[in-house]
Amino acid sequence: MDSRNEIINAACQVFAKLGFRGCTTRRIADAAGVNEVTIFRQFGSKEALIREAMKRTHSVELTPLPDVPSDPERELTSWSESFIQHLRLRSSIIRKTMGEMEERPEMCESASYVPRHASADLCHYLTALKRQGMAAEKFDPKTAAAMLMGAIFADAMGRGMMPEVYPQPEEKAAQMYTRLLLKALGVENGARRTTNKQTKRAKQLSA
Amino acid sequence: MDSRNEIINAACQVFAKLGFRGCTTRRIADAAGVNEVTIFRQFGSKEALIREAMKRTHSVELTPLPDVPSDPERELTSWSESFIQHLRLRSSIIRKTMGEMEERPEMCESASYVPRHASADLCHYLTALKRQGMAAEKFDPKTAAAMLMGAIFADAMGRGMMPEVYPQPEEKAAQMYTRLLLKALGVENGARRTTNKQTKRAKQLSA
DNA sequence: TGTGTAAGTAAGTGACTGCTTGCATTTTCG
DNA sequence: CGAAAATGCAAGCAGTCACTTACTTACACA
Repeated sequence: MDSRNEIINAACQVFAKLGFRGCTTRRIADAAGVNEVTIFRQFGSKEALIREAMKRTHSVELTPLPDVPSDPERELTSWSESFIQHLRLRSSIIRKTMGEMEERPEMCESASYVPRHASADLCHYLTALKRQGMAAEKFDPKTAAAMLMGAIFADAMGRGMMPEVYPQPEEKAAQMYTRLLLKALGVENGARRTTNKQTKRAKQLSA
Repeated sequence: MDSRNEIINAACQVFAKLGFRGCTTRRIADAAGVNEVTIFRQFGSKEALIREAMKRTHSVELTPLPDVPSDPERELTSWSESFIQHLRLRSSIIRKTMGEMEERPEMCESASYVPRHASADLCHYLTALKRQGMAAEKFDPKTAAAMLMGAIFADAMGRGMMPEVYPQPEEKAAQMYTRLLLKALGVENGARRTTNKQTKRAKQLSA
């Protein structure tokens, strides 16, 4: 059963480089150090193999956001960082999968698992922020979530192609997007300015 | 010379559906209502045809932003709307092109023409906003530009796959992202609150 | 020692790929 | 009209694709 794993890993690598049409069973077999027939004996068809390989790469758990926000900047920044890291590690596969959306919608189904849940988690957190009075500005949680996730997604997908378009340094990007979003929501920087009106009101409400 | 145009248009359509590997010369010929040999007589090779087709689809001029901002919300919103519309019309082709980045970097070169210039224009505009004192908050123009463009890009690419993740209605999305960004920058909504401190200072500085 | 299972090897299937050739037909234009 | 250019048509080329078949080898366990 070791060859099965080797094959799946190889399939992921070759798919990330060449997409569905490009990852031929011969190339996968070579990359796995395995005979081509073994692939068909183990998985039946190329499609079944790729389906299994995609299931594996896309089933990941994200850093959770707390149900009750306490330090929004810290909590959101670390969430953003784990999200951008997740996307960067898989940027090749994600680009390929998105490119083959129309042709192979089932594959997209599994690929959209992570962003769907990330969006729901983030929306939930932002709504809690609002409810607790920690945000001075009115805002639509879904729009705010889409904005942060969109910025992170575009950075992870596009920086390799156009590095001059994205903020420097790369490792701080998630933090910078997060801070900008918090400003838009009117969320104070917890650590520093604690004498502010909104923050006082927030503390009253959350207490 | 009419067939040349038909072929290029057909190539764009087939490429948008199936990517480089999937858009065979036979399929393109069928879509163009033309004999396959005509393609080779006109363009020499499939690669040359696709190169020409990509050149055509990606050479577009964007709605310009004024050099001197006067009504940021109006100006930025209409820019965002034209940008998101541009991306939506080409979302299939863009997804395919991005998926084939590693394999065909020259194609990405031409595809990145529009976003590169959009980013430069937007940065320039945001810097002018700042210089004129129209923004109450400190911010990095490149981060802000990447955030707005990223949100718009992700919306244009992903809404078809996960509509529930993005704000409703679709036609207002660009406006909503733009407003959220302006809040982050501390840019007042010109039409309404004009009695505010920052706005007064902004007017003094810009005068 | 014998048996079952997973793997390798070699060959081949029909369908499709980009691209070419030779020749007949249509269109264009002086 | 008549020559030249552009197109269509039919066939074929060598290569690749996913997948199959028939047979051999290697190892596990009883």
